[in-house]
Amino acid sequence: MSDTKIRNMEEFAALSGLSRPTVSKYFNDPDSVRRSTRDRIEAALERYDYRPNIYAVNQNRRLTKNVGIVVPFLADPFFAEIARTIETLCIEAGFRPILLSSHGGRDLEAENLASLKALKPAGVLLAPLGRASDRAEIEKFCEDVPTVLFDSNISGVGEDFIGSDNDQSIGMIVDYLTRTGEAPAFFEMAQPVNPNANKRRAAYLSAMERLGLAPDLIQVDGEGWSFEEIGFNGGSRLFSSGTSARTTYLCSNDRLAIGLLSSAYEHGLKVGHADGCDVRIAGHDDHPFARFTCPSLTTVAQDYGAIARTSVERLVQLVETEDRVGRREDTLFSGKLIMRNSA
Amino acid sequence: MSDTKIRNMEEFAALSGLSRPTVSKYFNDPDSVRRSTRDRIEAALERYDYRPNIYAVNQNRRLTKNVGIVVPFLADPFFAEIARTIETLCIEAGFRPILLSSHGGRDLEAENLASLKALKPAGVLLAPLGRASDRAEIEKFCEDVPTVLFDSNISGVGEDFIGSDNDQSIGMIVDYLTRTGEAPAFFEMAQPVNPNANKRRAAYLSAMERLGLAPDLIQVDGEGWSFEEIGFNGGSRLFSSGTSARTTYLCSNDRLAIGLLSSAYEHGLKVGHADGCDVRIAGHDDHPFARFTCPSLTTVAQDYGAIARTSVERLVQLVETEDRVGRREDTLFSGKLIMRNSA
DNA sequence: ATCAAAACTTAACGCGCGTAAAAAAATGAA
DNA sequence: TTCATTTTTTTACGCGCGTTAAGTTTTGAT
Repeated sequence: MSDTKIRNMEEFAALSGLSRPTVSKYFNDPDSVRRSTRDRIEAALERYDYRPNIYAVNQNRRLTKNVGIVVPFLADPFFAEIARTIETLCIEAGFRPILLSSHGGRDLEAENLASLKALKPAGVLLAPLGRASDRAEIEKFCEDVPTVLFDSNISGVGEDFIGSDNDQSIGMIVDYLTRTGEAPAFFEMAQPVNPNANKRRAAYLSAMERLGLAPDLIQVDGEGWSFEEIGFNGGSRLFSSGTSARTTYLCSNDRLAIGLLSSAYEHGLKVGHADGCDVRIAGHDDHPFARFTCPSLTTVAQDYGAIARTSVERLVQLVETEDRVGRREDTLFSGKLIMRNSA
Repeated sequence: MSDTKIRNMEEFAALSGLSRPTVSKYFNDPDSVRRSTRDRIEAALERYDYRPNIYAVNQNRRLTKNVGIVVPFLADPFFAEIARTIETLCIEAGFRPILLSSHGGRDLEAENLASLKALKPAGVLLAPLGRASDRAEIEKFCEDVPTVLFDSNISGVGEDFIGSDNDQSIGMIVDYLTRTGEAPAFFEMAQPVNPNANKRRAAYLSAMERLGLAPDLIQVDGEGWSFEEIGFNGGSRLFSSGTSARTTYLCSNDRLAIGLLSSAYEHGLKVGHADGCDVRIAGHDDHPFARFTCPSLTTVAQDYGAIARTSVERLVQLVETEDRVGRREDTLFSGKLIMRNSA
């Protein structure tokens, strides 16, 4: 590697013994030049480290190779994991992912979209905040930028939605819990931030109705994204009031379940499906750490991989065909029951 | 908000009734124009939604307002949390943070640095992979871009390093454990990915020596960043062999401890400092979920806030003074003992 | 009203690259 | 070797903005 500093494509082209337009052509599509030419350029690339100035490159392009990925809360391992998968898939598809987290805040979500727009991305994968989102703002954004929503749906917004089939997954785990013991109470936040929570509550209610059982909603207070803490506090109030006759809790998500487990532990309740246990606790999502709770958490696995893959596929399709008239389509993946020890 | 589409600064300037250079001046520093001028521009900004084309803006600048943040593994809640804090601080300092994760991979770390360089960032905050890092690559990068290392040190690389004082924190928790029960064995990965792990082992050894106790290293197998799983598997081997006379485990980090806790639970061992408990388990880091393990995890809290704040401060200082001759300085923050129920 | 300082306008160049058109060169099949 | 085809070169413009220099207007203290 020579340490000659190269200022621009002109210089690099000269060092490769080619003209600038040819080199420019190469960078836009390496296969668009003759094999021998390509080899010469790539040989030069090994000797001198040169990259086209992205700012100059993107200045004229109507669209770039950037793809925005916006998640509501990156410190949530669920989103960290799915973002990681999506990032990798985007790179494989030849795009440059730009990962942004809204950190649970409405303003930051809007700001993220605004700064993304300034980057002229080819498309955006957006997991919106949900209830806290500025719907009008997002709607306007989606008019300008091809956007695929994932995880959390906002009806009518974006080109497509990819997520989990909460009806199926909640129905399934309610069935499982009911067949193996007492019917579950549904443990959730009173004012959930995420539309999935509402879907799951509805799914719980209809599952219970289908089974001819009386639903039992436990709605705990709490704001924000500290779900473990909210679950813990809710559990504490629940368990210390003493007189709860319930034995089975289905939590709206794993993080609440982790908090509830922790609270049960502190109250000396033995959690599990085995004989001699006091309560059963189940979650939803198959959070990365759900395997390692005490006891390990029975839950429903969302199909991270399929959601990520399909979201990226849809977006790539959208970008490549530039066809934005297609009807909006919801794709929902089924969850898988993960039977562990907590229920 | 009018919906006239504005193509460039020329148009926007015309609509504001000003000349382009004045408007340009405003965007570089709103205070550099007369108050009345500023008001006119800001009034126009409210009516027409215009942002200078970032690509054109950055094309000529030698440096941009971008700041890179590179973490080794974003799906680790520790890094997610610290990245979140740093991001916010960067925005407050007037920079545009660009968050990248190396996803545990050497090649991706190098690629992240390379694409950052192409963005001509004002500076970079880098938490390197550690053992897996390509030292030469990082060194070269740091020559070109002002870089502050955090969390994980590579001696001599970067302008500064900000992290935790492992000697202090490990010394403290060894003291605590020794005073309240049996001296701890040190539970770690045989080939840790992170240089902190080596520092912590050394700190453990010297603490034990200081106390006149025989050290006891438990080094479990495992590759990669699935620490919970590695801790779990290591624990399983440990506990099922049956004959361990140890009662106290100090884990190299909380994620290993979470795995070990889980394994202890499955082996029917009661964990805690109370009477009747079989083993004590302590961690290090105060992982966001350490409060919610069963039992809650006794650990050492790293000063996330101070590390994030100081890292950003240093970088801003570096960027603003453009003074890159200063001697490299290590800043280490003390940990705080968090006494919970596991030890 | 006067006048120097401050702020603005006008005009123009440059940044690094995409891209288009016309001319020149290389290629490969007959 | 010939000639049509493909590829490359040459030349030149444009993108949106930073920036500079010279000229003009505004400002606010006197």
